[in-house]
Amino acid sequence: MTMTVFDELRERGLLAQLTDEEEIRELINNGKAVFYIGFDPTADSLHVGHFMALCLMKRLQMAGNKPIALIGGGTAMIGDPSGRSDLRTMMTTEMIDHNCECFKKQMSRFIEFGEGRNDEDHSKAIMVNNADWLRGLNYIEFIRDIGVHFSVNRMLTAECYRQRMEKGLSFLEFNYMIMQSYDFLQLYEKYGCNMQFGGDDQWSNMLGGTELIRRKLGKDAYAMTITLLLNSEGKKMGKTQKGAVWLDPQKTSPYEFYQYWRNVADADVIKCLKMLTFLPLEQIKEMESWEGSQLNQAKEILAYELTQLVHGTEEAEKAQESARALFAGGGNAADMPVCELTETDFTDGKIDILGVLVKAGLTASRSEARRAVEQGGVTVEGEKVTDIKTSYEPSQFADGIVVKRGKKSFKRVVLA
RNA sequence: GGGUGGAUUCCCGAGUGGCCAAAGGGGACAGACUGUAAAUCUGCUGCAGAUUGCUUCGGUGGUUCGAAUCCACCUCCACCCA
Repeated sequence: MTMTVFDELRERGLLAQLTDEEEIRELINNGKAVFYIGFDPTADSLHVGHFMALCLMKRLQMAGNKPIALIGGGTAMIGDPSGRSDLRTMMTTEMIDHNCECFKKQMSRFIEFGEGRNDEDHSKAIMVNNADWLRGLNYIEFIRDIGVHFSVNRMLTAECYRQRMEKGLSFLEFNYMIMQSYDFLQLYEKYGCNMQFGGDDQWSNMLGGTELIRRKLGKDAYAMTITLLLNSEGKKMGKTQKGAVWLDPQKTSPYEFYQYWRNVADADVIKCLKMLTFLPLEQIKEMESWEGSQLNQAKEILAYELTQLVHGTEEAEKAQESARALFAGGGNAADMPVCELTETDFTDGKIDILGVLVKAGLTASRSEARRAVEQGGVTVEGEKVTDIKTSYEPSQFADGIVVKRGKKSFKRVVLA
């Protein structure tokens, strides 16, 4: 007997909190749910966190449920205080609208969207933007109509606001919950949307919606949160020093993306496989028994699977090839990230090693490059560079040379 | 509106006239050990033409031979009172 969607979600450890387990199980297992997930366009690309939500949409869509992707062109004007210790920087309308467009494009690659008519195939997804109903709101009307249903006392007890009681919370942000609740109400009325999913940090905002629907319409709606993807140290995954791991190949190259997953800690591999990939659970269960260095294989699988999902098979192959070429030896170097030098990069027909490192983006400054060399972290064509004055002539780059900084960063440098 | 305390480098946080590119911790990076993991140890962490020079301590102006430190005004934040 095959597993139901609900059981699969549970097995994968995706479920966090539910308003009514029985009812939700019933609805989604039978394809009766019309559910929405909100995405606030706070950047011009989706990231790993969004990816999890998109996967959830896909899983539920495959089970016959109708997904609504809500782009928060309106809510982004306010900024969700949940899980943040400080005020977000306010974004201009232009930025938000630009981001909305970027989101739309990226989402279409993962989910199949229809036209949004009520008569079409039930499971076709629709995409809406809450800017359409939020930006034109009339303040007085809105607070009379919707605001009455919210108790400030009660809102203040919500976890997301409590955390902010010490650091400070502006009235602007305080309204976020009401906006999100209003979204749910709108979607309920427009599309019969009876369920909302989101990250676990959204729980209080989501409850606000179900309560609003009950008070306003006397109807039941449900909410369910998915577990936030945390690593074994309790930090959100999908973040690096440089920022988020983006789905946009311009912002995070497929190779970097691959490497991020290739490098996850032992303790996190299985969890990631379960939560992020579509690999059958049986297969993942098998990997659970792997130990020690064998887990390395699991990481390779994880990295490959995810890169394939996000960037396609071709890019995944390439990333894997380059990684193997670099770390295990063998393989070819053709797909390595490349940096092109032009004549202007040479002075007196030479460029020194520090210049190469900076030019290739392997270090941020010449000072940093200097340190890297001094500490023995720089390798050119497999040879350790020890002298910071080492320099190169254009002809040496004719066939391209591989410059490595540390164990994991490298570039093939060629002459343009 | 009144009062008090704040704003320091990626983050937390010391520094209250020269000894300050600024303690300490965290993180990041590099090295050793490994399995592209974790833990541990070491180094390193503003920029550069590099035993020296330049830019930095919320903003602007001022005092001084010399200011992160003192003064004035401004911006932002927290707390208390209304």
